[in-house]
Amino acid sequence: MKSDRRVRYTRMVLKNALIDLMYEKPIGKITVKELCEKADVNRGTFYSHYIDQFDLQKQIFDELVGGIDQIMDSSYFSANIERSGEMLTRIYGYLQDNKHIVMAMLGENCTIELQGEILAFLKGKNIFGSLLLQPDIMEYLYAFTASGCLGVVRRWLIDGKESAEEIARFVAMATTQGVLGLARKGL
Amino acid sequence: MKSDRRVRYTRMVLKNALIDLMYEKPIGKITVKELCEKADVNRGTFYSHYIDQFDLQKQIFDELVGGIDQIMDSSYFSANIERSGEMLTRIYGYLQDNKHIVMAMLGENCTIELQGEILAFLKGKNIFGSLLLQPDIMEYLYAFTASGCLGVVRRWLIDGKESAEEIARFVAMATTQGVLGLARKGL
DNA sequence: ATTTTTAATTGACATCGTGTTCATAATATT
DNA sequence: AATATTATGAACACGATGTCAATTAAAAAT
Repeated sequence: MKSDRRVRYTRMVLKNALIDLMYEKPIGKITVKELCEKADVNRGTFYSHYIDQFDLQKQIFDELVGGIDQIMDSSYFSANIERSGEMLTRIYGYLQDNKHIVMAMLGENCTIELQGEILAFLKGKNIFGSLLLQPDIMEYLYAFTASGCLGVVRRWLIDGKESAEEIARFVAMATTQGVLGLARKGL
Repeated sequence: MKSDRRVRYTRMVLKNALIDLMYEKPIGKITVKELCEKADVNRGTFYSHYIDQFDLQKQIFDELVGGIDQIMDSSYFSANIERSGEMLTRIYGYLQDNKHIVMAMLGENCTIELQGEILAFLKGKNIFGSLLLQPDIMEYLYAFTASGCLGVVRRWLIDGKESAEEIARFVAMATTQGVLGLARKGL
């Protein structure tokens, strides 16, 4: 049962308005009032959909993560790191397609909370499961890699000319071989 | 000319109060009112020292970065990555010593803005200057490494048993040799 | 096309945090 | 002890908040 057209419209304009505002200032400095004025939606209407700005932000974020989730579920994924290159490319492509939202979410004014969710998400996918590492080391590896990948995304989406595939290759190389691997390839 | 004892006291309790509150909620949800109540300082006094919560947060952060800056300046630092292990250890030790502040700053509720500052800081230090990489790749490398290192710090300070030296070794290995290097060592 | 149902708007409301000010009290400095 | 500086307490106007009931608008159902 799909929701009312009006509901979808209201939610859409509110989401767009928040994303735009997130480019200007941190979420905590955004008021519900200005958000509604920008979206041309009554303030009372906002409160019938969301608790506050943070609630709306979280919903936008969850949709984004949901998209990545779908890719990871649908894409063939072997325990072998080399073979997950295709999936990486698809993920980065997805992020590129949703550049406007991603930049708002990972931009200067965003919360690291979101980063924590992505980390948990990757751990849940067990992407390093095939490696025989100590549990502690595994923890740090996930932390290092998840944060590192997000750092690259952030930099890339600002003005990066590279294709999703190139970025995926860089990330794969940096993760598996490190700086020395990059230097070896003479990039 | 050192400042008045009262001034130092006021600033100290306000800083402590904010750090404590940052464990509970994002900076944007913290009000000046509750901050002052927690610190038992008059609200008017707060405004004679800081503009708002964000201003106070930034000052705490800047002090932290200042400490890292001192270490990087005082410590011998060669262009050779392997030789910077000692400096890395000292930095991680410093972060460990200031665990309470660092965790507040890098915790779930912190702003990525701070992460951006650390990235800029590392780039300014030109730590990968000796590597012959394309400028674009260099950008991504800094982004990847800075974010990755911070991710490790975040994970480590929660409940990590490792010493600063061990963490420094892990980061150095992950950065220079990647996952394969870690697996090779059988960690 | 008309009825029915659902959602959005309008205007109002008490409440709360904000940022500032001023007289007063407390505490450094000299 | 006298002076200068800082913190306090109380009050203020202002703006954002969250909620509400009556009304209008628009969708879905018949």
